[in-house]
Amino acid sequence: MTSDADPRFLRSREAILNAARELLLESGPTAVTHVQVAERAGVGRATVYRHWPQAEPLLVEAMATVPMPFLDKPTVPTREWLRRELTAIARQLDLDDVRAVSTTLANTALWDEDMDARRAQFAGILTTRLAAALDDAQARGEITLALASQDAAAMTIGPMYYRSTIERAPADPALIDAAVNALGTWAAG
Amino acid sequence: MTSDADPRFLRSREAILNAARELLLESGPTAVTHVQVAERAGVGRATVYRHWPQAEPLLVEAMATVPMPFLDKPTVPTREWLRRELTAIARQLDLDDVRAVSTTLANTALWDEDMDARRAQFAGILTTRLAAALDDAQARGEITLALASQDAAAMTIGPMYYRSTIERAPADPALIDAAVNALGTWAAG
DNA sequence: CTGCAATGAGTCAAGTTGTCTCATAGAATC
DNA sequence: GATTCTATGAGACAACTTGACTCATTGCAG
Repeated sequence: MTSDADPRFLRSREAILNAARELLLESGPTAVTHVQVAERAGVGRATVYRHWPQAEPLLVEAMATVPMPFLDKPTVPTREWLRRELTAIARQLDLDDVRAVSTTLANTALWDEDMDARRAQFAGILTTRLAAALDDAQARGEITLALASQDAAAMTIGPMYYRSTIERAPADPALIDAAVNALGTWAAG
Repeated sequence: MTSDADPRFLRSREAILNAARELLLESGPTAVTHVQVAERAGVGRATVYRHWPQAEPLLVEAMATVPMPFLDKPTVPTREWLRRELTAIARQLDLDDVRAVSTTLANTALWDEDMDARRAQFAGILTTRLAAALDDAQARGEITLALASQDAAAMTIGPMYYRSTIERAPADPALIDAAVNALGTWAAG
């Protein structure tokens, strides 16, 4: 039997990951230590060390358990789809755990290679998905883009992210509409 | 003589703040400990404890020594002023220390009251300055705003901030133009 | 030159970290 | 149900860190 199929192993693993996620959410990334995780998870300290000898990869994995906002498969009309998706992202960013993970990712990625890889992957998915959806929309005549489609993610998600993490307020529908309209000229629907 | 005018006191204080800032920039907020700061500053460990009994207020003050991007006094035409200011902000955000301070502020503010106060102050200045400048511009007939002037900071600085901290790439002039144009309809200049 | 206050070096107890050992008990195999 | 394997919790342990304190030294102002 490989150890990673042992129910005891999996139970410990889940308890540890949950505890780490809760600690991150409640007290920040510095609270994710072997001792605190062990206490919260109701698991021996040695068990945490056995599963994750380093605290940092544990933090990385715990962060990965938080469902982050991504762009759903595009539908037509693209304008409505984008409005819906941005509204969903704004609502997600209003959740404490998503905000904690986002800002921790942006911050720790500056000094940690693993975190930076996660950041790059996350950013890349959003940028390419949105760019592809907008290129298609333009090919379909739905919009005349006012900027490179690769800039669309920054132009639309940027305001939601700034509103949530720097201004710490919810994004209003007017801000979302403004972001959607900033991408170019939408054909009259 | 009050202690805070003693040259020895001021020298130590400066050396400590510089060391803390360097450590933050090079290795992140967790590196700002009494021991590491003392070593880097070339002062005794006890001296650091005397100046800052807690490491966290030291981090806060060290971050305050990094010149953050703010909006300069508005000039006319407002559109050109804004383009210039956003270009300056984008360039600033490309500097490692500004990025480190920004993301550390956004992250630690989630769990630390002092940091949150700094974040709120910083965000408030940008939001109100830009809103005032745009309200004036609209009164002058330079622009017809497409959103509440309080949303302008998120709409313009947001994309630069996202580009710098999440996508980790420089902001191109096209993105800046798109952000400026997103605010409303500018009168033909 | 004198008095004062900040400093560096050092000591210390308490707490933390990472490693290891071993008896126990949960899980699969026969 | 008995047997075997292996993850686990508890605890011991040395190395290190933390925060507080002491004291001789040294830079500074009058």
